[in-house]
Amino acid sequence: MIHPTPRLRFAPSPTGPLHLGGARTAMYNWAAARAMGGTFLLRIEDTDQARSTDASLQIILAGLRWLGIDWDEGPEKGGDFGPYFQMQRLELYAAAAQRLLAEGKAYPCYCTTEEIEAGREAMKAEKTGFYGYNGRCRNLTAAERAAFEQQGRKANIRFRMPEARVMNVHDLILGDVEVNTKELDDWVMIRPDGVPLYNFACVIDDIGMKITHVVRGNEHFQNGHKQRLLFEALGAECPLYAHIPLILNKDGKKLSKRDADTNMLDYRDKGFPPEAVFNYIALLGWGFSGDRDLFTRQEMVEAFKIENIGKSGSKFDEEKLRWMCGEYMRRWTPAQCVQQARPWLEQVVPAGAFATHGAWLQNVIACFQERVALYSEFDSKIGWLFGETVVMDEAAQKNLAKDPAGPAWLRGYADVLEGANLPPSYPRDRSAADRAVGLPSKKDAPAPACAFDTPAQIEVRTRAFTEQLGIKFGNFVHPVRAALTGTDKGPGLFDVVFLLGKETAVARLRAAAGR
RNA sequence: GUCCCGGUCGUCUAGUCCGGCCUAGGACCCCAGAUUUUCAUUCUGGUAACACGGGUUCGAAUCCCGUCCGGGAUACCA
Repeated sequence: MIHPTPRLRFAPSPTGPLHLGGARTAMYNWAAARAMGGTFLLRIEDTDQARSTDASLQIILAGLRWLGIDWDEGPEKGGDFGPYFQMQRLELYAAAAQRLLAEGKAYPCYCTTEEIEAGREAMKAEKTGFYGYNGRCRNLTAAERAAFEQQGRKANIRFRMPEARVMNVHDLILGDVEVNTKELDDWVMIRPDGVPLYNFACVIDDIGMKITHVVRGNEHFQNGHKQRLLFEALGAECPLYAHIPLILNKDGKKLSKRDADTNMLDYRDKGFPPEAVFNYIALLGWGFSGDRDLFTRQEMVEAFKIENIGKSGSKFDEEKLRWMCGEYMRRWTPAQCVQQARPWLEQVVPAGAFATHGAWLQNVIACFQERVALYSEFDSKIGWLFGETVVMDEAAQKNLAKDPAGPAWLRGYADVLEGANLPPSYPRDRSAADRAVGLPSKKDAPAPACAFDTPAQIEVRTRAFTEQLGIKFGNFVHPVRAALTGTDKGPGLFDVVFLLGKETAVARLRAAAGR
């Protein structure tokens, strides 16, 4: 090993957003670097000037940051092996090309696009099975070159591939594969304008940046062969390659940048917890262990081995992703949830409430953590806590009308609650109650010391009331929940009463009872 | 066309390298049940796979060959 420190890179081209496949490639490189105690760097392959944009670059960087993938060298970081943008490395490519030209390992090609295409068609017609560049300029004499130059033709620089050489390439994932160079044509290294093409710039940079391991999509497998030959021509040792299988869309096709919903930032904007997305993507082609699906970034790093990446493609399953989001959502503390969900919560929570009613909001959110998967789903479920009046949905209206005695129950219950020692209602200060009682209430939890009635105490009063009424609790609870929340879903009834507080609970019960 | 890679429940996968512990394990989804004041959570149970055909072997998901299917590459994109 000539390079003692493992160095891995993610080399996106800023021609579109960071999509799922790119994120996973970045993640595997990152994890491998971290696992081996090496360096992870970002190199921007911006040689496609027509399609590269700074906006795309920013989106890619934001996507990586959102997933928690950090880099040691590259944009915004610098490093000793820069520049990290290929368009700033043009002289490096030119120098390498000159050297190869001088050594006869590359040659200028004067063919026009049309001529190349015609050559390809001719090879197709021959039905040899192979078609590519026909090598017309491979052995031009000095005089012929001069003649082309005289005509004003600009030259591409092509790499002179060895003819019909069988080489054995080793891939960390695919194993040993035999390839014959006759299947590969003389490829273009540099365009007439001096801008290099992928295969060339990639190798020059991998050498310059001392890359030791390359983990990339399987679509680059054949490119790898061309690149190995270039390393050889340059007298450099090539990195270890690992070609990972593609992520497929629902139709089993390669996931492309043009597929909708593949921009990482879309997941952020839709309220997905990044930790869950990270975890899910990691699982697309790699297994933590036979019996565990959930793991942290740190745990992944500790367990990660390039060799354990799978060989077959995988389809993206949004349902499992959602499930995983829910798993993570339940693990956060309520405070973390409030903070993470805040951009969405602000749709329904009055701005000042975050400062004045922090403890209360945490209790509200805590009651819904097991009922949502995304941060964006809280706001549509907690609106009933704020409005002056309750908006009844269809199920609630039905529950309200179910029993003719309902209004009487509600009135009576309102009286019970009025006489109880409930916490005050928002927007009054109720922090003492919310700090003392952590919701949602759990069966076997020890009774908290609280100056107000706890959900458990509210339950005692409530059950006593239904007994007094001589009705089943199960019948009583539905209209009450409807009156209080306007729906037939939600947290336990006593948590609901506690959260609502005295004034609001009483008012709503009386309003629903028609006074 | 040619070259290359892949193929375990519907999906993600463990097992494959070093055949027997695999009457193939886990997870998502789905179904049933339990708990329960609703929803959700949780718990229990269930349906469901070694692509196919030949070998080799006492024994194959695991090794070999063929077939089929899927994917990738074949650019002056990356």
